[in-house]
Amino acid sequence: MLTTGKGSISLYMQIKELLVAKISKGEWSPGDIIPSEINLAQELGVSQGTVRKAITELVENNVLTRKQGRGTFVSTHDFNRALFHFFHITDDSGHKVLPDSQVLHCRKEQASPLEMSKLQLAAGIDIIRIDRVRSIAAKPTIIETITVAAEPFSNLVNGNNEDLPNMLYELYEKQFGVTIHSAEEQLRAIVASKQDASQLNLQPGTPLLEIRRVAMTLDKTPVELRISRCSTQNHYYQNTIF
Amino acid sequence: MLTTGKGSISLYMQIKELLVAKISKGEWSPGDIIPSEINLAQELGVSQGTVRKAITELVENNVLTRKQGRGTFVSTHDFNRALFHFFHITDDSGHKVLPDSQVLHCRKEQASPLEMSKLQLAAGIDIIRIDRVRSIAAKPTIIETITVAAEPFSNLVNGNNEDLPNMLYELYEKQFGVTIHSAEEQLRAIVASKQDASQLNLQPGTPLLEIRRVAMTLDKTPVELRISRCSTQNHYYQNTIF
DNA sequence: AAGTGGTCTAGACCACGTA
DNA sequence: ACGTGGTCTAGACCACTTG
Repeated sequence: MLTTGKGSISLYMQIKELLVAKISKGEWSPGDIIPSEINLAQELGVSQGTVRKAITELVENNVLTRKQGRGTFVSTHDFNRALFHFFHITDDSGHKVLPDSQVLHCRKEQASPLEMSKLQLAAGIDIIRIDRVRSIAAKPTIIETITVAAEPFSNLVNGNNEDLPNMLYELYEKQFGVTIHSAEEQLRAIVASKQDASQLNLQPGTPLLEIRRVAMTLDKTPVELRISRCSTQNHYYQNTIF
Repeated sequence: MLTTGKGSISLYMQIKELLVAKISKGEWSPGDIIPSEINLAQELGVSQGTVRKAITELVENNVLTRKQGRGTFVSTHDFNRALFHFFHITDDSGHKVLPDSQVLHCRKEQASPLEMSKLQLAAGIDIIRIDRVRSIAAKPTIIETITVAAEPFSNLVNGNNEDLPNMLYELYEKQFGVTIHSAEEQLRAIVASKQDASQLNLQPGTPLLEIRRVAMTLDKTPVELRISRCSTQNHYYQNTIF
């Protein structure tokens, strides 16, 4: 199970990997409580402090969540995580508000070359593409094009577009068992197309902030490509550097 | 010195604050070695593990740097930190290269309302304003306007503009004893002015990515306002979310 | 009252860098 | 050889939550 001695990596690192594997394999799901530190230590034949160090690093990594007096849980993709970690647009006074969403289309289609590359899709794999407008304080501010592989997400196209929730990562987690853990964003300044401009009540040619985000699971599998075009007339993208 | 008992915060937190205070006051400077964990523990009358926990969190926060076998040091603002933490522009293939800089102006001037607000300056305080063009692979890509308070930075305007180094945060640290620890960035899409467009060899009206950065010391004092206008024809701003 | 995570101690041994 | 940080142990007590 765990290896010790010269040349092998440290025990707490092995325990980290073991815990991550249990989550990746689905043995433990978001929201589940995991065994107590003492129980894990006994099972693994190490001291509580060693288990504790492994868990501490996974908590810092947003993989696990500790609740004093209750236990340690697999992190869920809830409102707070969406707002504080995965949403960076604020209004001019610096306030963050999660926008509403209105879905324009949601269809199964062929993957574009960009989608194939960003989502590491084999040729011929279909995708689901969602277009939506997001409004902040009732003002249309962001146009989004969201792409996921048709498998396992094909149920997204069934039912009314109105049924699609505002926070998709929670849906991916609860309905499809896919948990978004990290993302890479690429930002550019672009020119509003006629279509985007009319959706956002802007003049065509107005500059927009384009965000290309690839969202990934814990084991770095790319799951979703999201291209957002944001009006930065009254909002900006906020990033903090340490 | 350290307080224990009900209602008081934990020992390791008090030690963290104590270590941060020593750095903020300048008692320890970037690059200095701090006392060993064992020595600190003896001085403070706590166990090594408690000191270790305090130091560990400061290392995660980029305040201290551990070097096995040598000791623990106050972090410096070196090349790696500039490139990996404070520079987010990459070329289209995702490679990060720190750009060259060519200074256009460096003058002492009156603060604009924006500068006064972002740098929390009292009325009547002068500032140093630097304009420079930054090139990546010999291609002008970024126009920057950099503002710092005239005190203690007035020496920046003496001497030839060519003397100003590419990496200003290292200069602030070594020459003025001011260490940048964190920054807040606000990104918008704007339209290139005639002047910016000509500097960047672009058509006027081309969209640019504007980055307004306020850089701060460890105790959150704002030090520098930097407004960068970036061509995103062949580059983008890269951000990773966890 | 029992169980959980949170803090703290004291000490062992290892890996690394310097002299 | 010595001092440093890095890992690991065993156990104590505290703070919090639940039954």
